[in-house]
Amino acid sequence: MDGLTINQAAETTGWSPRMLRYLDGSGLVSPSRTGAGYRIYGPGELQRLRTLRELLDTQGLEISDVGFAQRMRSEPELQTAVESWFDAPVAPPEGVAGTADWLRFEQSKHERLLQLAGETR
Amino acid sequence: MDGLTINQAAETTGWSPRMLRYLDGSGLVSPSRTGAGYRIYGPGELQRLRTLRELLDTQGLEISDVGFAQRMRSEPELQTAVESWFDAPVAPPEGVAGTADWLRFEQSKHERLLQLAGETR
DNA sequence: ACAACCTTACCACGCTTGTGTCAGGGTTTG
DNA sequence: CAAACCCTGACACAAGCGTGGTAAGGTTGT
Repeated sequence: MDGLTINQAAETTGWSPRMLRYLDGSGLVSPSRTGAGYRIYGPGELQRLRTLRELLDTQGLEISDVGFAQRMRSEPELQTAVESWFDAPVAPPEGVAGTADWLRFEQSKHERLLQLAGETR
Repeated sequence: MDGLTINQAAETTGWSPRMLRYLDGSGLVSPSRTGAGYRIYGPGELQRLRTLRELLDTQGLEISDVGFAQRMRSEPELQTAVESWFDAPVAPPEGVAGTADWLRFEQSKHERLLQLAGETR
């Protein structure tokens, strides 16, 4: 049973035990458990905890930001939905006549995209 | 001067004028301005506003999430910093002897990465 | 010139996030 | 077996977000 217990992990990473449980609950750093449910932090988790602190500080992020980034990587439909929003064209594409037509075009395109994303859930 | 004024844009998009100013301030949908400072919403902004509502609802996002996604696309060093955190290996790579050595290895690697990211700012 | 708009700057309020602490109860170890 | 740990769940509280409102003042159109 190599690995640190939660108070030991708190000691060496600088996080409080409370925050280690919070980070576990939010899915960012989830250590393995013993049969009795005790959290066991291995080298990988300890490293992620230390670098998480640096990531937040140097980039000015919130924990929830990293949680959202994790959602983006684990849910491809979320990623495509977000990217399709940013990549929506500002000028109408070829073959669409007036502004009103273009708006309808964009509207239906996004509805298709969003429906597609929703189906896989 | 084609484009809608803020109350007209609010009418057709379903956002309140208050929220349109908030979204402008948070950088998500920033319309152009007249000489006197009035916001003018063109077709592109109107489309982004309508699809933003759908994006938030269907994906269960917060406005700040989309703001963070925007930061990720506009700051490559932020993106690499976040990705390098997620991609940190859980097992030591070849050529590194024990756990202690590996921790030092990872530590210095991330310090290099973060410093690299900071330099470009 | 007057009504009907627009601007920024505030105050307020409910909800969420991040964080501490404490209680009640199970586990491990000297 | 008793001390020292661990667990979950709850209460608390500051700070921030999303949202509405309102006040003081500039712009526009008829």
